[in-house]
Amino acid sequence: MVQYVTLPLDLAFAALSDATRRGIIDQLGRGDASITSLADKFQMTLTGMKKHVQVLERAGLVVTQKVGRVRTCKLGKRGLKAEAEWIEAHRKLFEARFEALDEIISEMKREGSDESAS
Amino acid sequence: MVQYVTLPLDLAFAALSDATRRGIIDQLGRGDASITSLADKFQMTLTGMKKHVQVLERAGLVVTQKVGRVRTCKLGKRGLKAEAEWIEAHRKLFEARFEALDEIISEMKREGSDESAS
DNA sequence: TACATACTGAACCATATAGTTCAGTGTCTA
DNA sequence: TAGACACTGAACTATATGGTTCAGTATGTA
Repeated sequence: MVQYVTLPLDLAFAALSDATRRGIIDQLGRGDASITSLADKFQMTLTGMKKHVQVLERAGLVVTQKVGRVRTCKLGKRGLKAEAEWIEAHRKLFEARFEALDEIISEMKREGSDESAS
Repeated sequence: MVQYVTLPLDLAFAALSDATRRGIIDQLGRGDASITSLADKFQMTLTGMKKHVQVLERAGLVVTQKVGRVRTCKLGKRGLKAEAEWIEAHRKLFEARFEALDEIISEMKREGSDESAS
């Protein structure tokens, strides 16, 4: 039995799993932006954009600050360090597995045998 | 207007957003495994585990092969390259933003001003 | 003061996730 | 051949996501 409970990674990866949100990060990398300007750029209602920003904020990837009537969004200081580390560590696992040559053999065997992928 | 449509990244990040699934990848890094053995290790029904494996499979992170009555799961050849690249590229964006010193200033200003994070 | 702007919140919708149970089907093995 | 084993699929539950509309509230501006 193994127990995995890594909430911060959950939130960050979930935030990154949406193309619009990845686009928002992209955009904020080119400069801070208001909710309205983001909503325009991604052709979405204000409310819809606000939700995306909230998801990014919960994940710590974006921070926002309201001045007057404008809420400005910027990239969070948290960054993507933890995610990069997880990915890099596991990328090694993947590669290690493929250096085992039985992999290549079973790969060849798999061509034209069964496969009943639901 | 910006259009982002990156399905493979969507699927992979979504697959990685669940701690159990990250655990499965972890586990498969230590050796191939059947659905049953994974279900045991993560204290979950067979059906539940099958669903997780399907999510990983759709994302290309895991491949499975049924031999006799046993379906064996292993890490997919696809790996985490695309995800690593996205993360690394954007990590730079985050860091670049923080080298701008107005960042530090506004960071200081933010302490004890508004904040109405819904 | 009146109007426009920028956001906020509630409510709703369709679909997906994460999990379950239960009832199979197909494959070993004694 | 009879059981047991490993998976599969359908159905159901509760909750989350990604989006909308509509009705506010607060702020800036003419």
